[in-house]
Amino acid sequence: MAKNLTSRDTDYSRWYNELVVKADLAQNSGVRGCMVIKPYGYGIWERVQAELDQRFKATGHENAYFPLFIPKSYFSKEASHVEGFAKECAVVTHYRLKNAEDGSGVVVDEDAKLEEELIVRPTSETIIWDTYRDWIQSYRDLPILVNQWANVVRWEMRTRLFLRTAEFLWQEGHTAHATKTEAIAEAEQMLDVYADVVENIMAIPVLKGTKSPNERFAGALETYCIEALMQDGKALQAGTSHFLGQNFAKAFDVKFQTKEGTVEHVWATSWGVSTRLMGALIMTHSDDNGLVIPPKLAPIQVVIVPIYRGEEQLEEISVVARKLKAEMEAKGLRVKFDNRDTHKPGWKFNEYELKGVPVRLAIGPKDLEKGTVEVARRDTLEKEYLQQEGIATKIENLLEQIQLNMFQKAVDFREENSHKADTWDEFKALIKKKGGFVYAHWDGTPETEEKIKELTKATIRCIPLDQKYEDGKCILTGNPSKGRVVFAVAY
RNA sequence: CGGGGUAUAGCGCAGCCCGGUUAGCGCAUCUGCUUUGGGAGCAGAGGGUCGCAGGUUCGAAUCCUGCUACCCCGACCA
Repeated sequence: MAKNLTSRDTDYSRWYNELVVKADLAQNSGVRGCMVIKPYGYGIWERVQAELDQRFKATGHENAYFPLFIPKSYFSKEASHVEGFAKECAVVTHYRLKNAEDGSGVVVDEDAKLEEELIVRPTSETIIWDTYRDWIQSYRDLPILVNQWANVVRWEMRTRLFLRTAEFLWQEGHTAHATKTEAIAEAEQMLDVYADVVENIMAIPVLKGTKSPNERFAGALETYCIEALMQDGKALQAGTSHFLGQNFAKAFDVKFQTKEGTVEHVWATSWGVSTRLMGALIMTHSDDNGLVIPPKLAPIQVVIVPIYRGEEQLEEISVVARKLKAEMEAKGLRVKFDNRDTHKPGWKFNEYELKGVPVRLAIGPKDLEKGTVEVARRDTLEKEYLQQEGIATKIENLLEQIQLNMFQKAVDFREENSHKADTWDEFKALIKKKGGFVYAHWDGTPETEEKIKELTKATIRCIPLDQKYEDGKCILTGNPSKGRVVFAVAY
């Protein structure tokens, strides 16, 4: 059978994996660590893309595309950057195959060895900065505000659908500026763009903050991040924006002449979010019946299921269904009328619940008589009968309510699972028993952070941007601290 | 890369220990009839190089050797 999902209480991890597959979002492929994103899952990703892309454009960015392959030598130029990715790179060494002499199949032609190996991009800073050198001579060429939608490859040891795959889809913005101030403002602006989409479209509340040096992006001077809390008490990094200083400009010799005639290195940022957001979506909202998608994100916002006996009755119901569909579509709602005769209503109810469609309308013979329609909302699973008259406006309002309710529910969950710890014992107990975000004092040293990670698996998720000054003592060493940082066990 | 496991129909599994006709079961699929307000019922049907390569044997899914792939637990990580 296996028609029902494993419950979250039984095995959260298993629930997640089953949900991804059964809701038709993605599946494992024949390629190690790489997933197939199915049309329904890709449809949700496309909506995330559209919301982000629109905001990128609105803040003055343009899309471009850079190569998938990067010559190995490029990675030698920025030491700390290569150190961050060296252990997880796929390397292309040959360019030709041939038939094996013993007929056993296709083998690599050893004669076709590349002079210089190519790295499948784990991120594109190096190739982009090598290109920017050609684009930038004068202060008049700045700023450069470019984004690319692409796939990248990081050869992870252990993978999970959406959360960590060897190949994943993302966008990476790479900007070049004349001043440090401007670059920092850019990095902060893009963090706000991410927070806007994640909170207001995906209904996932996030903490904005900066990373501790240990968790900082390889090659960055400052890493800004948004951190979300999942239902199982673990944190998920939902997006990052980096202030890169002049590191890449220096490594790739990107200079410009200022108005005053001096020559200076440019200032850089990079920022990205990935298909990992799909994982955040699932683990923030979904329940034991399946996915729950916030209305602003849902590819299908309203599904209409007819309940009928015989073709004649289906025809009568279809007339009403099409009319209601047209009324809702006129208001810009995304509506599907599922008149397939191959599945029964009960089957469809379960199907759309599993797929997280926010609102379901059912129309049957009783509704024809009374001029009503059964309205079921996915977030609360509540059902009620409403008059068909003026349904479009009612549903439009309901969708807004669902959007707000889902966000509020997630905020409440996060608040319930955010705690302060003032002693080491308290800290250990919180991390171990409840998980969630733990606000605690830290002496600011990488060594202490490392030690805490060893002892509890918890890491500093971020130093909140709205951190309040508060004298305290480091949870582990007792050394002085002037504010609390956020700890959690992370995905 | 260390530890553990698995590989048999589209999916999930049994059979293997103790070799023996035609390799089974559930779900899914197809056909027919009855059904349709929460994953329908009955009857029938199709679907397999038992991961790959060797070996032992009269005979191998089953025993032996080698290989490959995948999964889980660690270390690593958006």
